[in-house]
Amino acid sequence: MSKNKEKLKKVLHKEGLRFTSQREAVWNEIISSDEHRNADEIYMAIRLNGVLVSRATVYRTIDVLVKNNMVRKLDVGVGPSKFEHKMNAPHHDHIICIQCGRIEEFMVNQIEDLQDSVAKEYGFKLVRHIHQLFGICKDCQ
Amino acid sequence: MSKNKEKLKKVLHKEGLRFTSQREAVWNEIISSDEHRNADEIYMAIRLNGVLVSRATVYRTIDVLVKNNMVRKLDVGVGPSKFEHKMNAPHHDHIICIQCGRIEEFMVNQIEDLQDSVAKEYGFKLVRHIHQLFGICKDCQ
DNA sequence: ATTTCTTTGAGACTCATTCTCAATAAGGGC
DNA sequence: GCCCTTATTGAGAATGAGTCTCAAAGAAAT
Ligand SMILES: [Zn+2]
Ligand SMILES: [Zn+2]
Ligand SMILES: [Zn+2]
Ligand SMILES: [Zn+2]
Repeated sequence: MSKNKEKLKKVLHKEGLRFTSQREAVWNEIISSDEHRNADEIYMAIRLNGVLVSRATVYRTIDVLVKNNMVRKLDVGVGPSKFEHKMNAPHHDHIICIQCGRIEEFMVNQIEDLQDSVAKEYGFKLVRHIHQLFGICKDCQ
Repeated sequence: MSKNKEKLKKVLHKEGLRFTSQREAVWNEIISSDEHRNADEIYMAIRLNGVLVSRATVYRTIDVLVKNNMVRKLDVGVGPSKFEHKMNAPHHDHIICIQCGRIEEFMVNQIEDLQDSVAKEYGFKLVRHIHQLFGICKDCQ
C-alpha cells in the first residue's frame, strides 16, 4: 500500500472514521497536484476521472484533511477558499496578486519563530496561522 | 468640522464619490468603537441610534473605507468578516482563540520588516497583509 | 446472515454579501 | 435658490459557497 494511502487510513482511524473509496478518491485527487484549487475544482477533477463522488462528500472529506494537517486551507480574499496538500511540502505562506490572482509561496524561519514568541507572550497555544501578503505582482505593475 | 469628517470627505472626493448622510453615519458608527464588529452589528448599532441606513449601504460604505485604509477587514475564520477602524490606531495583527473567539492584537516591527523584504524579493508592490494566529487562549486551555 | 452504526448523494437550505432598479438626493452651473 | 445631470439609496431579490437532511447503501461486528 502506498505511503499516502497509509497516511489517510491512519488519520481516518484516529478520527474514528471509516476508510471509503470516496474519501480515498478525494485525497488522491488533492495530492495529484501542487496547485491551489477550490473545492469545486477538486470535485470536477474527480468527476473527470470518471469517479462519482458528491460535492458534499468532497467538502466533508476536505474538512477532515484540513483538521488533520494533511491539507492547508487558503483564504485568498475573494471567492471560495483554496486548498493544497501538505505531503512532503515544507511549510510556507503566500503572497497574492490582487490584480491577476497569481500566488507565490514564501517561507521565512525568522517570521515563524516570531509567531511562536507572540503566542507565548499572550498565553495562546498556537494551532495554525494565516499569513498572506497582498499586492501587485511584477507583471501587473 | 471634525477631523474625522474631513478625512471621510477627502477620501470620498478622491474616489469621485459624494458625501452623504448615510456614509457619514456608517463612518461615525465605526469610529465610535474599538471593538471588532461585523457588518450587521454595525448596521444594527446605527439603527439603534435612530438613523435609517440600509444594510446594502453599510456594506457599500465599508468597502470604500476598507479600500482607502480607513477600516481593516478581519476574516476570523468562521462567520462574517469583522471590521475595525484604523484612526489613530497603530497597525497591528491578531491572535484569535478558536474556542471562544477572543481576539488579541499584536504588533512586531521585525515581522513587518520581514514582510517588506519578502515582497521585494518576489517583485510585489505590497498593498496589505493578513496575519492571524489561531490557537487556544489561556482561559480555554 | 443479521444487526448496528456510518457514510453517501441529491438537493434543500443557510446566511453573508451583492445586485437590481425605481425613487431620492448631491453637486455644479446659472 | 432652481434646474439639470448623475450618483446614491433602500427594499428585497439574487447569488454562491458551504452545510444540512434524510433515506438508501455500505461497512463492521456478532
Ligand atoms: Zn499579478
Ligand atoms: Zn501554497
Ligand atoms: Zn479562548
Ligand atoms: Zn484589531
